[in-house]
Amino acid sequence: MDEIDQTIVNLLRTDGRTSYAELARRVGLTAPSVQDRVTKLEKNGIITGYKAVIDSEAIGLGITALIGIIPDNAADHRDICERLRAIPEIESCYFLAGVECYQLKVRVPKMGDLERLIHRVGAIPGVAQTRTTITLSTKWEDRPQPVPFEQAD
Amino acid sequence: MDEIDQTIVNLLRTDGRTSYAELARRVGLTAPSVQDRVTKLEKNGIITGYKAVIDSEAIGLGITALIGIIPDNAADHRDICERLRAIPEIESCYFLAGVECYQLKVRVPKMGDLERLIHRVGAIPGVAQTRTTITLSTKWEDRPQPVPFEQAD
DNA sequence: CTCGACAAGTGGACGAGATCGACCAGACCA
DNA sequence: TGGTCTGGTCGATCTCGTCCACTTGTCGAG
Repeated sequence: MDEIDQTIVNLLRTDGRTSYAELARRVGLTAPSVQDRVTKLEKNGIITGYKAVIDSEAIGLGITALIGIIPDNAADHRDICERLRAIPEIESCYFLAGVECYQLKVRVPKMGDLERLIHRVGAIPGVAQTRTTITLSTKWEDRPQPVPFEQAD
Repeated sequence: MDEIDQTIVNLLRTDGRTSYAELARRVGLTAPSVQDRVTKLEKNGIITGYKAVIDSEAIGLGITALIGIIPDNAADHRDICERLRAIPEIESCYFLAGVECYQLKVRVPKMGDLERLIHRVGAIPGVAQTRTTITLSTKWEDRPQPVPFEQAD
């Protein structure tokens, strides 16, 4: 993970479809060597995938909400996590240090869907209480911050 | 935005580097027509970009936290938003319906950086109070949920 | 010091993919 | 009926991806 790798990562983070040839021009190497580096970054788990970024509203997922989960004392976290994972509307799931030990980011088409989703989450064994906040607008999301510093491989 | 477009979007969402030729095979069209569709999806703002997914820990951003902001009555939201945007560590920023009217997702290398960041956010005019929660683990993040339904263009 | 092993790049060759223009078929409407 | 528009195919061409052989520099062992 040297400076060139960092540049490659930053470029691919900003535009995941940049060709190897273009990356090569940017970092001053040839395409095969860049490809070699990218392959290594993928194998080492630094680059874990590539995604098209979609406008949620444009595909009918107009409502974004954050759901906090307060567990009861008997909560089996493995089970909770598994059941949460089975719900496709939950796009992100964080395990937190606090009273609300999970926070979910969910997207649904309509308010009715959100209500059903909240009931579904609330019905999971070990979930004592949920707290839902609607997002009025997303100012920005998943903005890539540059690789901060030299990092061991 | 017909069924074929939905398939294309779902495929690119899962692997943003899928070639036009491969997409064409999957949806049963030729490469040029798929390319045409993708270009239109980009122009219509449905596909807004492509990103490599990076393991934050692997690049030295080992700490993820959620920061809620409670504003005071005189808060100028345009100004707050602008100042927040200038802070690179804030990867996502949601405007919420609730007492905490913003929630930030931030990533930093070390605890000291988080402390400095909290102070920086707390010092923004119009910010009455912040509430920070550390994430112990990210169960998953930005999992693409399939396009739900036929949607007008 | 020299040798061999290894990591990282280069250059060339070849097949696959991207891209462009020309052309075609069906839908819609005056 | 005929014109136009949309969305597709086909074929040509150029770029890109990918593989392989070769080179260079580094480092440790003998």
